[in-house]
Amino acid sequence: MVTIKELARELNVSISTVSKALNDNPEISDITIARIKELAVLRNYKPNKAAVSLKRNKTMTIGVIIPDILNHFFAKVLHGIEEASSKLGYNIITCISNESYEKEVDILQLLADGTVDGFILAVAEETQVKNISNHFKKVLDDKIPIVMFDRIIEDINCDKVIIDDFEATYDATKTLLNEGRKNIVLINQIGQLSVGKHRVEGYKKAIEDYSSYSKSPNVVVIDKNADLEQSIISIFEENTDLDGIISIDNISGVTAINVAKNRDLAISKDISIIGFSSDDILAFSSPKLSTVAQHGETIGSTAVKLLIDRLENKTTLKKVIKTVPFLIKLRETTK
Amino acid sequence: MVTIKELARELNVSISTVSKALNDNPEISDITIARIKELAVLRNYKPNKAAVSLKRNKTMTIGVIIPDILNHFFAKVLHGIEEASSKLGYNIITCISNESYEKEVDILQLLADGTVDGFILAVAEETQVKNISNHFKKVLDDKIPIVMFDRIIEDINCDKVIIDDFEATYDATKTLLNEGRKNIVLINQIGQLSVGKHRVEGYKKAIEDYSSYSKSPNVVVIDKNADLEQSIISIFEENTDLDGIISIDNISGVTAINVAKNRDLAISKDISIIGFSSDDILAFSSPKLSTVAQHGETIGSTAVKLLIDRLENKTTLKKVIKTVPFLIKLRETTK
DNA sequence: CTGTTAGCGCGTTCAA
DNA sequence: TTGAACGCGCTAACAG
Repeated sequence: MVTIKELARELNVSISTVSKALNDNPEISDITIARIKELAVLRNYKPNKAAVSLKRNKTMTIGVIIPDILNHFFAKVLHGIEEASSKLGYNIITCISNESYEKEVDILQLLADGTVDGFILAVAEETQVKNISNHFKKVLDDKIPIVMFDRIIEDINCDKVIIDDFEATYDATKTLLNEGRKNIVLINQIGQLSVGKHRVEGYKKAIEDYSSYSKSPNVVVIDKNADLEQSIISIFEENTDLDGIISIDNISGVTAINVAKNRDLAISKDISIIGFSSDDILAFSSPKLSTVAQHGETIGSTAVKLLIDRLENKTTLKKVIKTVPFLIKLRETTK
Repeated sequence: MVTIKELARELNVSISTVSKALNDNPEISDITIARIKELAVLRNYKPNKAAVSLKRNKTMTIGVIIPDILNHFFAKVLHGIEEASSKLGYNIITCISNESYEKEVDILQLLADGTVDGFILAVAEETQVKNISNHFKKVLDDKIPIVMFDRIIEDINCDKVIIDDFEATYDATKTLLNEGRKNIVLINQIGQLSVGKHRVEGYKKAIEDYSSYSKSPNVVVIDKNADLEQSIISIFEENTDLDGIISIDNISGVTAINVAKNRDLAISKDISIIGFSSDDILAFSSPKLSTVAQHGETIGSTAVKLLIDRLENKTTLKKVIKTVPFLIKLRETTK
């Protein structure tokens, strides 16, 4: 790696002249700027990042903590984060908490020493279940900003990006009610997570608000490790007049469609199913599942903009909660 | 962030004493070491990474370039890379080339200035199609090591991690031949990639080697943007006695199973299908597709070990090509 | 317009 | 056993 010093020596000018020239400082004459830049290109000079970081006390790097990269939704968000931050001149350091509280703490510790300027993260499941948040507070106390997305902790005072889960599920349920469905079950495989709770609330509220629906809300919680297909079959068996399903996780909606088909139910005529699945999974259901689109990439890029505004002091206001617009996609359900 | 200097002032010792104490330098008495370390813990002292990098000329950071994070295989490899490197004390900077040659060049340029100590990457599709490799050579000339995985360029002199695609497909084809299949088609949606070519070769060789098979190899190339399901239907229509399919990409095997089912063919009795799909996609085929397991995580962790060995001069030998063991999983195909 | 100097935080001689 | 001084590569205040 060629340094400023070598360029200076080779041109018989001082180190600072080179530095200024490369930064287009008006103090330096056009002619010397040209000479210096020419040589810099020739020698393929690149400013040393570590030195610049040390000097500026800024790393131009964002720490990203993803609970589970094998979850396609998170992969999409990561994609959005990567794209937006590279466009804005920032690098990202990606870490995976594997849904573990301990790993999350380790990562935060490790990166909060000047490795990154700020964090974008979704809270690990274990952390949400145990409801711990001190590690985040400690980081924020050190003036390192955090943007949380999707899985957030409400009483942490930082920027957040979410879709309005309550409203999304409210609207989805309303859609089924307006179709005249009489027995709508919500399938919940992610009850412990904040998003799961909001979605359940939205479902309940929609049913409460709809006076001509005669049943109580029916939330079926399926354990994460249970056999999903079997569990869903049980739901059909226990609810013989089932005609509507809201699936609030990534995959149970698709499974529900398959189960319904195997029971010779006509999707859309006999039963309506709406899920929160992402595109990759939708490819495997036919007819296509109706879904609440979650715009993973948009969530990611929104988080990046929020964080960089904070880092560059464009926002000194109070903390922001951005809700990314969602969309309920009703699929063609001809069979 | 508290610095060495502040610790020194607070204890009325010199900066270098603190530095030595924190690094357990035997020059310093046990008692002062204890005093200094105690305060360091109290003040939550963390050595500044930028300063250390500048001093040591090492960043303890690996640059990872993934062509497409939404591809589950790459997500798994990334998972393996992240896990292994964090265990070994390295951070990873993750970038996504989006299969673009230009983006790949940009990333390499950007990170090869001392931001990272080395690279782990899979070559972008565009780069493989156009068969360009100068950008990699330039990086290697700067003494920055690269480990390529899965999508490799043969004539680049660096460490590589691959599964033996030739042998994997050879064995898969052999499996179908040994079942007595008489008309085996290979479906190829990734013909331009190095892995695709190797897989096709393995298929051809297996058929050549099997004297009692009467047909020529039958490779059907499907365009990336074509309607996969329609294309596969055409294959069935054009090959009425089709009884074996090798799918060498991630998804066409599952689609093939669905098509076969829709045509009332009994999987395993009438037709055998083997694919290269990853777990997440397999969840959506029933009966389960037989697959060649690709061990994404193992590929990732192997790449990390190779790179770090190189970085820490544990390997000064010639370049290594590691083949990660593969496994052909034959699924229960009762219907 | 250009050069000298100092300092970011750290590790490492060399002297005391 | 400790400390002063230097330099990693860079920027910036100040002098010339």
